[in-house]
Amino acid sequence: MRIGFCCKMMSPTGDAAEDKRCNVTTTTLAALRRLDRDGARQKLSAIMETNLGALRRQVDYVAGQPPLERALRISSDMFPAYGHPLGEWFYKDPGVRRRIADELASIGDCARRHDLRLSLHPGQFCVINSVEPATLDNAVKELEYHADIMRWLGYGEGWHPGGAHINIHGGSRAGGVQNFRAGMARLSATARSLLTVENDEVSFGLDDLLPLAEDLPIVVDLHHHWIKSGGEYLQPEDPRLEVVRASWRGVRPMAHVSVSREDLLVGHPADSLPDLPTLAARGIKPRDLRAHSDRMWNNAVNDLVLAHLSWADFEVEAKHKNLAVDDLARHIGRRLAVAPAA
DNA sequence: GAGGGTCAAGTCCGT
DNA sequence: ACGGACTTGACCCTC
Repeated sequence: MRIGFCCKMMSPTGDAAEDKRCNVTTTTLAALRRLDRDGARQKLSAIMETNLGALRRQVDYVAGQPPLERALRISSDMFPAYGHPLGEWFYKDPGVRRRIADELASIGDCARRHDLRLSLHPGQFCVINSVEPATLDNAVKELEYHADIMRWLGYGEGWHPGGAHINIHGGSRAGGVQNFRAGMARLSATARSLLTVENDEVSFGLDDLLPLAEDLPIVVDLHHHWIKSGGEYLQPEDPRLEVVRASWRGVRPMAHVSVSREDLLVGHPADSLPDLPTLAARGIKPRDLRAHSDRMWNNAVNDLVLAHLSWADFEVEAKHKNLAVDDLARHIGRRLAVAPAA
């Protein structure tokens, strides 16, 4: 079993220079537009080098963690403007491609050597079931960008190799499950074999995704489900999770966890699960409860994750990233020390 | 260096 | 009709 953090690292001591070395940077299209060819090349090249270095540090860090903590979501910001006319030309340059290929191959080797589980998560603009043709085109392009990264890392062959995946949400309600399948059909075999779909809070809840279990693996987000369902905590024995497990076809499932912000729940006991109806009655808006906490401050939620670790790995969506993963890992360590697994 | 405006993209919700 | 939230808040310009 594994838990991991998403995209970004925080130094425990607040070392700003260290944070900079370990994290990707990006630019804006507006800034690129203001530059001439040479300026844009220099900028994108510098960002590429920074980001390759940052990814290597993150992978090295995770590789040095205990086996429990060997999962990592890679930032989609690795190569800004990759699929956009303002940046596309840069990444087509053979020298640039060679540089990326060399570096990512070596990083991927390190990940495999240390049994890391890697993932990517395109942003909310990637809508594979959009009813808008231009939006759909963008989504396909965006997913192929992510697939290129996985290929370079050495995860381009087979069904979610090493548990690697590219995770998106169900998309728009208007598009529905049918458009989702149609969108998938436009992807390369690599992108299709890496794709997973995650329940969200508004458009596609867990129940809405179940029909897709035959098509691709489902990533369950406990917090999204809690919000969408009006306060239900999924239990490991929930029959729907049997469908989810089967959707992974032999690969260990990935799930997501997060908790509502600690500053919204000041004084809430750390040992009991936040109760959504009670909080709502107190005037706290579900919309605000969606926001993620800094740390894994709630022991009851941590216990729930521990229970679900029987069948799934977890990505921790918390603002303090690796520090929140450390919280959860310590919690799990304490529990297992008291009651060792059979 | 700090502060404030800006930043590619889609969709849904609350007002 | 429009701003805000989602999310990975960070970049970029001006002072």
